[in-house]
Amino acid sequence: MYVTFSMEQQPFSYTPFFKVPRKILTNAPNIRRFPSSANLFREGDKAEHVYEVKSGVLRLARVLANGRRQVIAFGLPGDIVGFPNGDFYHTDCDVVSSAEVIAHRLSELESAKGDFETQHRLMQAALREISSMQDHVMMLACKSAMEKVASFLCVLSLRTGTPSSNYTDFSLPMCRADIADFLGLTIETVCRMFSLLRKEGTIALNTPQTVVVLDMEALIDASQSD
Amino acid sequence: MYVTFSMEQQPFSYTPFFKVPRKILTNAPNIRRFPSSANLFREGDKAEHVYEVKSGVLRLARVLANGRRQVIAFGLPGDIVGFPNGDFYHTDCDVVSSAEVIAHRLSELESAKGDFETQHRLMQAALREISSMQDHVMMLACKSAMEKVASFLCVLSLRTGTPSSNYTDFSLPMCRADIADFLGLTIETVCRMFSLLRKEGTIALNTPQTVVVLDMEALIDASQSD
DNA sequence: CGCGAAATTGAATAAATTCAAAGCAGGTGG
DNA sequence: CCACCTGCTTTGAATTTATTCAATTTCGCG
Repeated sequence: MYVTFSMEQQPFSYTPFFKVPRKILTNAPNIRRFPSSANLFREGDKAEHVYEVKSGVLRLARVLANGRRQVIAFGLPGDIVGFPNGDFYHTDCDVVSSAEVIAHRLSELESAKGDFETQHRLMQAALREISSMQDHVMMLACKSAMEKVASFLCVLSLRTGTPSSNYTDFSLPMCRADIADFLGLTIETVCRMFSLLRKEGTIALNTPQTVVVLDMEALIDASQSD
Repeated sequence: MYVTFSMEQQPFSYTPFFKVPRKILTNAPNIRRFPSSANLFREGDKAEHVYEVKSGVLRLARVLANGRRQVIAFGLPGDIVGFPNGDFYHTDCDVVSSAEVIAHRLSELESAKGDFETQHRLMQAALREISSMQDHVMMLACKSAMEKVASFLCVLSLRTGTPSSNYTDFSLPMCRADIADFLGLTIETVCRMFSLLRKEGTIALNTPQTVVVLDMEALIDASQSD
């Protein structure tokens, strides 16, 4: 599924800050289960696998020495995480909401020289990842706090929401701090934007982790021009 | 050459927002020359080539409908630009300072199925690009205006500067607007940071496009904690 | 019910932007 | 050769935006 991140913008859609679900490998799956808060790998670990998310949500993050943290991406079902830099991972990867992943050994991928199909799929996944990171850059640098939060809700809604006739609802498995660190904002600012959207009747929160999109059009508008 | 983007941070260095010079292809080069302001491709164009920068400077940018522009990266010698998303480029690519590039046909790369070495190098380049984009995300979201500008100067100095005994000087081929759009700042803010660094004696500007780093240590400090 | 963690709200502050104006350099034509 | 124009850069003052600090509320859970 493709989502127009800034809908009015281009004659063609492009992937937003989440990657496009697609399988990269067809061979024997090595499915692993991780509970909430589990760690898949840390920055600096030797990269052994790339992971394909089947269910649940992962969080890719990096921490600077001064304590500031940046959430690079959330890994939703269909996403591939764990692209190495050289031989090492360059982010931490933790479980936000208990997840099933398929672990693909990098050594196998590298040695699968006869398997052009696999090579090609992995390359396509890497290219999507580049695109996804560029979209994230666009958002961080070009959007206001409200636009960031609205964009975030838009994408989550489209990727994980269950649409009903008049509304779409979905859960926010990550805490406000994770959202803030993903969007380059503070917790308080994220909260304020949620509150504004609620007051405008664009969304409702059943619990702090359960969003109901009451007016998708308004949400899309808010994601583009405040 | 590896550069520690936030030097104190990790037990290992990682690539900053510029990619690491390395050759991806050994076969027959198709060298092209482009003058300043020339356009290599635009967002939405069908992707035909990836380009390896041999000399000069390229600018990768994307424009939102509201006119806001984001410079995604500068392509310096050694960098590879033009990674497609699907069949299309997802940024504009223009020449900042007249450049020589090697154009590699994507179709050749894809069909070069026997050439594992080439496949592998292209994948490594894509992985470095992912890493580079993540570094850019870190900078945009976690750094202050001064830290951004100082980081930018640090990297340019290390990648393109000519070191003397007491100082390093280098040229800034891109205009202030390009720097501002790269760092997610305004032109005025970039100028002010330059002025501050000058007043502190950290740098000097012979012309607005010629930087002399007088105190590299101070510049590194400024890139990390203001 | 009550505790601790997370989320929300409010007021003061800090940071960067916006708007406005002035300086500077390169190029053109008188 | 100089004056002038244009585009880029720099500086200043006012404004806006998001942050920080502080207090309060709500939620999840035993």
